[in-house]
Amino acid sequence: MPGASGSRSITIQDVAVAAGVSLATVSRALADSPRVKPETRRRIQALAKEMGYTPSAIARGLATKRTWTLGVAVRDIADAYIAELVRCIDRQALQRGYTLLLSHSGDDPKREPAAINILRQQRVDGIIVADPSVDDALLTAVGEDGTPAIVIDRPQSPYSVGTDNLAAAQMAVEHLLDLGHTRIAYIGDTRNWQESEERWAGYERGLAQRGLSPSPPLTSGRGGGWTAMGRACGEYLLQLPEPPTAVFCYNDLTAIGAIGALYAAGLRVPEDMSVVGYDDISLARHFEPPLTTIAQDKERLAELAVEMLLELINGQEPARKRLLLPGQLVVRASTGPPPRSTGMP
Amino acid sequence: MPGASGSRSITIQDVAVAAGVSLATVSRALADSPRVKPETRRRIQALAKEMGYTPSAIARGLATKRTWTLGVAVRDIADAYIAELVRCIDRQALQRGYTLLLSHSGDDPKREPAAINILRQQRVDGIIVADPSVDDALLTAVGEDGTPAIVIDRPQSPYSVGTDNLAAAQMAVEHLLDLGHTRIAYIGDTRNWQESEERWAGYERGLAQRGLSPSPPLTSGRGGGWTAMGRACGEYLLQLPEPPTAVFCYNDLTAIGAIGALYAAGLRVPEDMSVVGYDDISLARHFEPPLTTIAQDKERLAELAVEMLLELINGQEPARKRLLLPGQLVVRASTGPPPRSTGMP
DNA sequence: CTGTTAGCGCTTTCAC
DNA sequence: GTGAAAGCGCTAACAG
Repeated sequence: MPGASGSRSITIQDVAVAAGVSLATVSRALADSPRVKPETRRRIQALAKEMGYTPSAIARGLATKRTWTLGVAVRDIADAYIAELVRCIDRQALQRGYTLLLSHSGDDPKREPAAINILRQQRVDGIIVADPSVDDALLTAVGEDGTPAIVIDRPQSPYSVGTDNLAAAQMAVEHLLDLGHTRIAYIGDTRNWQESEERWAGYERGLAQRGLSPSPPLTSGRGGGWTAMGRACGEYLLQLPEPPTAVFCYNDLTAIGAIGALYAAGLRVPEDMSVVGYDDISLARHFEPPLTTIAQDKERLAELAVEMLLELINGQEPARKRLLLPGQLVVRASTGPPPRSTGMP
Repeated sequence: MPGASGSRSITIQDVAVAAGVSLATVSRALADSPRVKPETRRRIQALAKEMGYTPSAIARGLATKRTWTLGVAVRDIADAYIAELVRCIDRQALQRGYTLLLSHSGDDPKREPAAINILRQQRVDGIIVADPSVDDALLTAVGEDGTPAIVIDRPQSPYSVGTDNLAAAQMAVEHLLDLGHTRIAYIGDTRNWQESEERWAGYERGLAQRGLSPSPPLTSGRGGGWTAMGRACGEYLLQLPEPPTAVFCYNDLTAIGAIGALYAAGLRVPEDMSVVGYDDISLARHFEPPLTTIAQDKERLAELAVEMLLELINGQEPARKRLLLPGQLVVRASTGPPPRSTGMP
C-alpha cells in the first residue's frame, strides 16, 4: 500500500449497510425527513454519529446544485475595516446556514478577476465583493453565468449596499465647522479613489454651505499603508505657514497616522488640532484620544448584503437593488474647538 | 418557467458536443494531457474559453477526492495579527494552487469544533488552525478521519509551527534591563492563556537571571478587546505608589492601550515609561511612538505551515512535526532608559 | 414508510 | 489519439 494516509471517509452507504436499510433512507433520516419512522430516524442518526460520519458537502452540492457557500472577495483581509466587515458577514451567513469561502486579491486589482473566478469554480451560491475597485464588467459577467453578486460600497454597481459617503463626510465636516474651525484639510486615498472622492465631495459641500472653500485632497504614496500616509500628510500640514486647525481623514488608520505626526511634533489632540476619522474600527474607541469618526454600520451592512444576496439566490428580484445606509457621526475626544491663537503655538 | 434565474452553467459535455468530440477528450484537453493531439487541444481550449466554460471544482473534487482547498480555522478574523497571518497563508496557498476556506469561531471556544467540522464537510484537503485555544482531542479526531491538520502557536499539538514565545519574551525583557530598567511589569491576556503564560515565563526568566523578581501578570476583563485591556492595566500601573518604569505587553494592541493610558495622564513614551509589544502588526511601525516589539515572522510561519500541511496531504511524514521559530526583537522608539527621578514626575 | 434508480459534472481506467 | 463507461457521495423522483 503506497503512502496512503487517508482512511477512506465513511459514506452514507456505509451507514446504510450498518443500519440494514437502504441508502435513501439514511439520506432521509439525516435530513430529518418526516417520511421516515421516528424511531428508525433516531437509530440511524445515532449510528451515523457513532460511526463518525461526516456528510460530504461537495457531493451534496453536486447533486443539489446548491453549496450553501457564499464567496467573499476582498482586497485585503488585513485591512481592519474589511476584516471587521467580513466578521459580520460571516456571522450573518452562518446564521442562515451558509459558510464563507474567502478569496483575496492581495490588493492587486489585476488579480481580482482570478479571485472571483475561483469562487465561481467552487460553485458558491453567491458572491459578496468587498472591494470597491472591482470592475463592473466583471460583475455583470459573473451575474450572467447565474452566480449572483453584490458589492459593498460601490453604489453604481448593479446590486450594492454601502454607506452614504457624501452625506456622512458632510456631517463630519459640519461637526468641525460647528466647533468653530474654518481651516479644515482632507486627507484622502489614492487606491479607492472613487470612495475617497465621494468623501471629499461631502467635505467640499459642507464647507461650501458655509461659504468656505475646500482644499484639494491631500494624499501620498500608499507605501506603508494608510497610517504611514496619514502621518506623511500630517507632517506636511504642520510645516505649512498656516496649518489647518482640523483635518478630516479618509479612514481611522489615516487619522491615527495624522495624530502620530502631531504627537511627534509635541502637539496635542484636539487642543492643537482636531482630527476625525472614518469607519469606526474597533481601535478607534480605545485609541488615545478616542477618535471622533464616522461609524459605518457594518453589522447592518453585512445583514443587508447577505439578505439581498439570498433573495437573488432564490431567484427573487430584491425590492431594492441599491441600498445606501447613513453613516453615523460618533463624537469622541479627538475633536474640539480650534486653538485660540492663530497659527500654531 | 418559475423564477429560475440561473442559466444552467455550461459543462464539459456542452463543450464536447460543440467541438464534436467526446467528453473525455475535452477533459484531457483541458488538463493539458499529452494524450490529445496538440491541435485538437488548442481548439478545445479556445472553444471552452469562448463558451465561457468554468470548471466545477466540486465535481472535480468528488471525482478525484482532492479539492485543492485548504481550511483555515481562526478565532477572530478581525484580530490584526491573525488577519495578517491569514493573508500570508493565503499567499502561500495560492502559490501552490490552493484556495482558502475560512471558518471562524467568533472568539467562542465552544464553536471551534463546529467551525472545524464545516471545513471537513467541505472536504478541504487540509486544515490550518490559527487558534491557540483549540482542543487537542479535536485535532487528533480530525487527523483520524484523514484530514491532516496543523496548528499555529501551540507547540504541544501533534503538528505545529509557532514562535518561541518564551525566548522571545526573554529577549524583550533583557532589552529593557539593558536600558537600565529594574521595575518592569507584564500585561497579559486571559483568553489565550497558555500563550500569555509562555510569554510571562520568558519575562520571569529574564528578570531572574539578573536577580530581579517578577510581578504576577497583570490583566483585566477582555471587554473592549486588547486595547481596552492594555489601557485599563496601564491606568492601574500609574496609580501605584511606585509604578514600573517599563512594561512588556502580551501584544501590540495591548501596548497601544497602555500607551494610551500614559498619554491620557500627560506622560510621554519612552521618557516616562518604556513599552514593548509583541507581534509587530503593521500598525506597530507607524504608531507614535513607533513600537518596540517582538516580530513574529508571519510569512515564514505561513510558509512552513503550508509546506508541512502539503507533506501531510501527500501522505508523507514531515521531517519535523513541531517547528519553533525565533521571534525577533525590533527596537523602535517606545523604549528608552528609565527616567532619572524615582517614581513618576 | 422504505427501496430503486437516475443523475449532478468530472476524472479515469479500459478498449479500440 | 480518442471514445465508452464506471464511479466519486449524495439527493430526488418514482415506485411500491
